[in-house]
Amino acid sequence: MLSKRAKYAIKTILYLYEHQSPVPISAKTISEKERIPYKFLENILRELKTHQVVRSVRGAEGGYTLAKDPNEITVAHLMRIIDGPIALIPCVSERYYESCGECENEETCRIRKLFAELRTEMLPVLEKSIIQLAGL
Amino acid sequence: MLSKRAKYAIKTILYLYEHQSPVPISAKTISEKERIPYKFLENILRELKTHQVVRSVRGAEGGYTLAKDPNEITVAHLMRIIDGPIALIPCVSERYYESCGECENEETCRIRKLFAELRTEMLPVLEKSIIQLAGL
DNA sequence: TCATTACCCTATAAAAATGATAGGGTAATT
DNA sequence: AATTACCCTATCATTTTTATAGGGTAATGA
Repeated sequence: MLSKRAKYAIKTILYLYEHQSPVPISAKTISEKERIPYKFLENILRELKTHQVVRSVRGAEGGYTLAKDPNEITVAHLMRIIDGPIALIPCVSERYYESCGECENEETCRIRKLFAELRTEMLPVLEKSIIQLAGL
Repeated sequence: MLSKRAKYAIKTILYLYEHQSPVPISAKTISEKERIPYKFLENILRELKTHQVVRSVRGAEGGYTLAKDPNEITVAHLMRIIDGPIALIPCVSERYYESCGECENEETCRIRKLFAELRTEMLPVLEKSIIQLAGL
């Protein structure tokens, strides 16, 4: 399941993309418009900033803007930052690999093969950029 | 993420499929061979029995057998029984639909569209039967 | 400068989900 | 009748999820 955090992150980035302007957008505005608990959102925004998805400007009239070309911000990227692996079992994750510690031979594990295939099918869908998402 | 319960269920069904015989297989045997905590397995087997995936025979020499044609037992089926929806957000689930209670219009929600598409891509992979899984 | 607005950071906590464990009851076979 | 195995309910420890609280820091505009 997609966590609420990740969903909020996607909504936030979508909001920033669709309200681009020279003036940054405040967390308060996003919180109200997207109905995301303010303090929770702050936390998500910090994580997005750490991963250089957004940029922040302090002070009155401060707020957030996208930190990179929206073509380069994908849903998969956001999910990985917030929730971790896309794959449904850790032993087929590229970036968050962990052994499941159960099967004797990972190379021949059939459950692993199935979920590797699943991941392969999932990725192209989730690698849509925020622009593509906005266009749906 | 796939729960351990669901993974155990898949392993159990795979084991039953690959050790088919007139004699049923005991929970104890499955527990030992697949290294699944016995009482946890009992619980999973009960759920599988309720959903008529396995059949049980009581008494000494009792145990479990598949309750239906292995062609008809799919991984998706097992996941739905044990974990619930395949979809990553409940509002695009066919069998476990729930409103997310957030978006104003489900028909136009773009996050929903994306995850509906994701589900569409995931299903064919997960609808492989236990026979196909065994053949991987 | 000072009040305001907004970002930054740490800690805490309620609620739900996950992964079991315990203990005894019931049924069927040898 | 003893054994073996399935059936059922309750409990529980851990982790994850979803926040909330409270205060600190920085920058803008009047």
